[in-house]
Amino acid sequence: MEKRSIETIELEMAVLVRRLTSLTTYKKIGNLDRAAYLLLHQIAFNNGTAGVKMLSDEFQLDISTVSRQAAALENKGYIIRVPDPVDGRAYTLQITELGGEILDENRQMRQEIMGKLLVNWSDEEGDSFGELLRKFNATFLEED
Amino acid sequence: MEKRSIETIELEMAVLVRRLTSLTTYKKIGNLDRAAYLLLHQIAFNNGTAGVKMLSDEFQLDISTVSRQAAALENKGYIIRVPDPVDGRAYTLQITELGGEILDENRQMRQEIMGKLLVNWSDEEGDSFGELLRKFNATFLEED
DNA sequence: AGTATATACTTGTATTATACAAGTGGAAAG
DNA sequence: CTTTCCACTTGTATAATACAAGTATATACT
Repeated sequence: MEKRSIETIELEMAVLVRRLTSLTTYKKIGNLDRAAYLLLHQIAFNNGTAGVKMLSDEFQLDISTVSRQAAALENKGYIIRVPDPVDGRAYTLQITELGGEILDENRQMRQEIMGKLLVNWSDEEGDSFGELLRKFNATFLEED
Repeated sequence: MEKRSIETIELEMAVLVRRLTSLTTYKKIGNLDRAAYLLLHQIAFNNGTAGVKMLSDEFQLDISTVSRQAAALENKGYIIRVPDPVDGRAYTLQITELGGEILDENRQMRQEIMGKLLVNWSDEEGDSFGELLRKFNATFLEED
């Protein structure tokens, strides 16, 4: 990789976080803020097999942070905590029907926003950008 | 742009913010946290022509937020506030020599981190990713 | 000219997402 | 059967943010 590319990526990443943060953090989209959205997505993705510990590992967040976020989701009725039958300390988090609806609704809203931003992009650019983002995110995981 | 690309980008963006936030927000790199780094960069970039208002517009942050961040930078001696000669309410923010050194030092550290993450990427991927990020960030600005 | 409104900035206060530390109760290992 | 480890919760502190109120200057409108 050329130095120039690294310079560009480094700077644009810093800018991007700023933009995305102001887009999604202090203005929650629908019923879910960014953290709750991601957590709910991941709980749905893992489909009842993930507990607080596993999710905090996946997101590289402190377990206490995820514990609180999960409690918030449970309060709203979007997930339930199911005691692990073999390990009395652990729970698995399962998305409820309501949680699934909320997640879909939110995902759709976010996709609409993204779609509007990308309205003038070509198919090739969009495809390429998506794949590179996916690869970049995957790269983080390898590092830890 | 195809629906599938939008779906991918939407999800990967959410994940990316999580990753970058945990990388840069609660663990400041060197002497500067992410907000301070970006602000200092932008002050250097605008080279003594930007005030708090202009910067808060550029970052889509509340003016009070930028005011505090600028005050923090000033306290550390990284910038100085120069009264605008024609408008008694306004200041322009100028980077000091020390500020410039700190910025360079920080930028280099960040580039090293980014370089390590991207170590296995090809020149083409890196180039393409950088350009797409730049384009994406530019897209945000058009929208406002 | 004088008053009303708008603007650039600062400061006060509240919220939110996070980390770290301490506590609880169960699991695993010696 | 005791010690250590682990999953999770709860207490507390911090940082970045927004919103609201305040100050001083600038601009616009009689």
